[in-house]
Amino acid sequence: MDKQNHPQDTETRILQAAEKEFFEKGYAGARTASIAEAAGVTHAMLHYYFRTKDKLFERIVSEKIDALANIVLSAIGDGDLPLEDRIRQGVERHFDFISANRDLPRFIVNEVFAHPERAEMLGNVQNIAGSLLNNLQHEIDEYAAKGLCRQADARILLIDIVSLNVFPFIAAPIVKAAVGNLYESYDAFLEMRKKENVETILGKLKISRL
Amino acid sequence: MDKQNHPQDTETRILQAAEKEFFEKGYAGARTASIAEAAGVTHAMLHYYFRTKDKLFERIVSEKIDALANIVLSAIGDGDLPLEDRIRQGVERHFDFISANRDLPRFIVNEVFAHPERAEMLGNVQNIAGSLLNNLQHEIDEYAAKGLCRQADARILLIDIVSLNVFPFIAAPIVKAAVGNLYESYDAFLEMRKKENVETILGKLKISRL
DNA sequence: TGATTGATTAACAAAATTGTTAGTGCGAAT
DNA sequence: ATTCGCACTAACAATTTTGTTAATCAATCA
Repeated sequence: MDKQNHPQDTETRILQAAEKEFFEKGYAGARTASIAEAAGVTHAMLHYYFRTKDKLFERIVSEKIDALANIVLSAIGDGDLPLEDRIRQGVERHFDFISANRDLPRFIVNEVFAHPERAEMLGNVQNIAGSLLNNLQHEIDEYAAKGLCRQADARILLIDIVSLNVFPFIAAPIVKAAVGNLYESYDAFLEMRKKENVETILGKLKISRL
Repeated sequence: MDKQNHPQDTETRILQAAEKEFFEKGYAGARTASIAEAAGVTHAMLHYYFRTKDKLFERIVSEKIDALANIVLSAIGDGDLPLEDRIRQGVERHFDFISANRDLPRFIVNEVFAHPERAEMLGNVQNIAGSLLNNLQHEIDEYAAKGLCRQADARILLIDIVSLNVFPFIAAPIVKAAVGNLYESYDAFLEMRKKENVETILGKLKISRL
């Protein structure tokens, strides 16, 4: 019908194309021309809406950092489940979030390496994580006092969780090549991995019993 | 003394500068001019010795893939130690290797993402890893049959090891910001981490006992 | 209607980056 | 000593990539 005047449309199309391009190729590898082409607009439009490649990039970055704060919040989990269930739920939610944003970890890691000052932008995220850790630590302490689980440092546990969950995504092509045909699909492998990681974490907490 | 004729010298200086630049910024982010400057030569020399940025890059890549094959070999570990010790040794060697090549994991991950066909270049590495896994699996099977350890899939164990060991390096600036002042230095944290990872892996294998 | 506004385009300009070339100087071999 | 080859430089050329501008087009509104 109308040949133009889809302002919202083109802007979001550019944003979507840009997210894809930046995620896949990083800031340096991304080309504004490719982004424009993928969005189906002339590359002048990209400058019209976002002025520079840099500003467009910043826009994507801040959006994604917000998204990150959410998963951390959601990992706090439902009110007063028993410890084991909350951990199970937290690990699975974290895994699922990454699974739904597979390029995000690599992107964050690379961009924080490229601009270490951006580690501070994650400060907000880390504050949330901090109170989450406090809660968790208290709970572990209680359980341990009652002899219901092993004593453990919640921060270490968190690093274990993130390490285990992030790796199959951040190193996807390599792991894919390595596991090869052992699973009917990479997603099947990931499903296995999610369960395995939950068990690994719970295993670290479990009291050895007869 | 002599103003020129340091052919070996300049070539290796370019290689060293290139490795650093490529590792830090990736292929796309690296600038041949920066490499030349860091090496203390005119950027024409870079083309003189390596013709193109691409060829220089390939050179670095293949060198590093060789280095990688070695660590995998060395992870096979000393002949006939008991299972626990071999695993301990394998995990620690892997950790130490990454520690001595801190940018390597990020580099490999990024470049394999950028050129998935390069996953095949790792085929060699994976063959070696394959036979290592076979050995390990047999040993685990024997131990498990005797009730000396839990039954486990060696491949899963390997993924656990790599996940846990790689993360504190690939996400260094983030983890650094997160652990903050809890450790006197990041290296102290890493030392703790190495031990913890060994225990985590051994813990997965351990028979729960009274 | 006709003036205004915002979206859009094509062509262009500027900057950055890679790659080349012609020539210089030094040392070694004949 | 002259020639030859190699390392090297400086200037330049080519290409790629980002950013700009002037003109167009369609819708809206006065």
